[in-house]
Order: sequence, then structure tokens, then C-alpha cells
Amino acid sequence: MPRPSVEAERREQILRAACEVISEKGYKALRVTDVARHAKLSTGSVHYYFETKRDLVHAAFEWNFSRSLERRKSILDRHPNARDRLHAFVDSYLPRDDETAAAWRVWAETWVEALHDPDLRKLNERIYGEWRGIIAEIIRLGQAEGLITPGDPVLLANVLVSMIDGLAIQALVGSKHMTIGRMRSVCDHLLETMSAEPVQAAIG
Amino acid sequence: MPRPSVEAERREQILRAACEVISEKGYKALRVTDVARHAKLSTGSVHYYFETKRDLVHAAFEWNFSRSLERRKSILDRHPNARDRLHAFVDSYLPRDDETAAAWRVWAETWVEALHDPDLRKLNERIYGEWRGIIAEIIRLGQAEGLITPGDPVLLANVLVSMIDGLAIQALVGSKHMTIGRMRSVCDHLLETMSAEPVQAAIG
DNA sequence: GCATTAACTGACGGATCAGTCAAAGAACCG
DNA sequence: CGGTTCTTTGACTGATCCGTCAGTTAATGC
Repeated sequence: MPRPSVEAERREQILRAACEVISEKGYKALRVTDVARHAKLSTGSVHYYFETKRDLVHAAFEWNFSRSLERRKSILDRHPNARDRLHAFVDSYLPRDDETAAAWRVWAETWVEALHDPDLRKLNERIYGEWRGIIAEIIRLGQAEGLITPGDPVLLANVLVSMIDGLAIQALVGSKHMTIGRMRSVCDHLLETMSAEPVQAAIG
Repeated sequence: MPRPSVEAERREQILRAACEVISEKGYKALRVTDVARHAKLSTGSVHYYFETKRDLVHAAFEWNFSRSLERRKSILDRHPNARDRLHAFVDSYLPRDDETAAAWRVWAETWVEALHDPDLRKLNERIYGEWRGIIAEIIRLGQAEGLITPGDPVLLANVLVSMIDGLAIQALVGSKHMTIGRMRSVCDHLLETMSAEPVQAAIG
């Protein structure tokens, strides 16, 4: 029998390295050598696990997506009512720490690359749809609890998610005008307008 | 005396070509040859007017920005009250025709490139600030007319502008879920929540 | 026509880089 | 140890492409 497979670890190690490079320099400037260096491997090894640079980057995009989603799902359980849950969820998406900011930058690269790549469009459709669905579900719950203003939950989710995306881009681009603090204010304001006084629920 | 200068026309011709290529293939895949072909010139000529590829693309980004802003400014004069003006302005930003969609794609490329380029950050800061300022000003007017809900106009502008950006990205990426029609609904919904019944103004 | 300057061309040099490959190394088993 | 399979390496190749440049064409004034 041969030596045991290290493929799973090695692939993840390379994908993490790829995301680091994409986050730092962008896909355009990404070199396979850079990824290899970050992963402490040779270029040969990178190609041993990923046939082409394109395969590598696409896998990295997907890895980044699912990883973000994974991190967020745990937050759902930690908050009782829908309004808090929404706040916590939104808050966890602000690019304040390095890890979240890096994930955001990779996300942004994915979008722009998707403009010219059908495969990435599908990836976005899938993961982004899931993300939107989670928010919509929380909103739906909040409406049932009388904590959130009535209206199509999916539409409200779109308002919220799109706004966060737009804000995040400006924050990531380093606009002096759009700091994390300001971003939080804007989010809070929108969540405020989406809140309903729990009067009816309390009375009923 | 020598022949008269064609520099102004030629530069614009090249910048337009560059934007076409960026919109179609993205900055990453842009080749100087492509730009030359689109402009019906040789690569030599492109370099005659722009020292490096980087100079060319940066100039194209700026050209795209100012051009969009220019197109929008004329809309301001065509509408009497602030609420209509806001609607018209927002509507004109939906990427429905090819020209607007192309401008959006170039815009998106600018942002992502700006993640790794301080010069482009400054460009974004300048132009995007202007764009946000215009919206804020309309909101301020609308509030004075009693047509728009009270609150910090700049914050409200941020809510609106960010949401449009986020929606546009999803629409451009070709999400089946985010069509132009749906985008318009979401915008309309937000504008609705920002509207105030003109009661006080009518009474006062 | 001739001089002058602007505009333009496209072949070429030189640098970069993705992907290949032959060879070496390492983990396992009997 | 020797056989087997997985893993790793890094030098090399071949392709790509930016930017240069020497030479050409064109518009103008005299």
C-alpha cells in the first residue's frame, strides 16, 4: 500500500493561499508562484492539485464563498428573536477585521470576474441566492413575531443585502467617507425603518 | 506650421475603444491590441497617446466616470419636484440599455482595481463623492418641500446609492433573480419608504 | 516644391509566466 | 530492503504581450 493521501489538507492549504493572494493583489495580478510561496510549496505542487490557474482561482472563489456562509450560520443560533438575529448577522458582515475584509475583497473579485464568465455566474447565483434566502427567512420570522414591518420578505432582503454590498465596496475601496462606523450607522438606520413596534403582537 | 492637432479627438476615440474592451472582456483580459483594433488604429498609435497600458486604462476609467455623471446632470433640469427628480435620476442608473450597462461594467472594474491602487481610490473618492452629493442635495430639497422623510440627507443618500450599486452588480452578473424589472421594484420600494406625505407642506 | 512638425505604422526585443516533465523524495507494506 | 504509489520539486519551454523605434505618411506654411 502507498502512503496516505494528503490531498484534502493540501488543497485547502493551497486554496487559502490563493485567497490571500487574491485579497492582497487581485486576480489580475495573481501569479501561480505567489500562491505557491504563500502555501510554502513549489509551483509544481500547485499544478499537481489544480490543472490550470483558472481551476485554482475558481476553486478559491468557491471556497471563500462557502467559508463565509459557514461562519455566518453559527451566528443564527446565538440570538433569540429575529430582530437581534438580523442585527447580529448584518454586523458580522461588516468588513472590520482583516479576515472579513479579505473575504469581501475576494468576493468582489468574484463578481467582476463573473461579468465575463458563465461558470462564476452560476456560482454566484447559487451561493448568493442562499445568502439572500437566509436573510429573507429571518425577515419572515421577524414579521411573524411582529418585529419587522410587513412586505415581501425577499424584496426586503434584497434591499438590505444590496445595500450592504454597496456600502462594503465603498468601505473596502477605502473611501474616507465610508468608514466601518458610518457603515454601521447606515445599516442601523435601514434596520430601524424595517422595524415594527411589537404592539400588535404584544396586544394580540 | 505643422498639421493641426487631432490629439483631443484621437484620445477620446481611444478611450472609448478602451471602455468597450473593458466592458466586453474586463481589464484583466484587455490587450493593447484589442483597444487599437476597436479604435481602428495600430498599437503604436495607442502608445503615441498613452505611455503605458496602465495610463490608458486609468484615463479610460476616469473618462467613463465623468461621462456617466455628465449624462445624468441633464436629467436634473427636466423634473420639477424633488421626488420625481429622484425617481428619474435613479431610473436613469438602472443598467437597462447597452450603453448604461457597459458604463456600469467599467465602473465595477474600476472599483475592484481600486482595491489595489491608491490613484484609483482617489478617483473614486472624487467622482463617487460628487455623485453622492448630488443625490443628497435632491433629498435635502425634497425634505424642504416636505416630500421626503426627515433625517440626515447624506445618510439617506448613502442608503439609496449603496443599494443601487449592490442591485446593479447582481443584475450585471446576470442573476436570474435580479432582473431590471425587479431592480426597479426594489428601488421604488425604498423610495416609497423615503417619501413623506406632503401634508405639512400643503397645510403650512 | 520643400521644409517642418505631427501622426501613424508594425515588426521586433525583451520580459513575464503558465504549465510540463523528468527525476527525486517520502510513506507505506510485506 | 525493495516494491509501489503518492507527493514534491524546480528548471525549462513555449506562448503571450507591452512598449520601442526606425521609418513612413500627411498636413501645413512659405
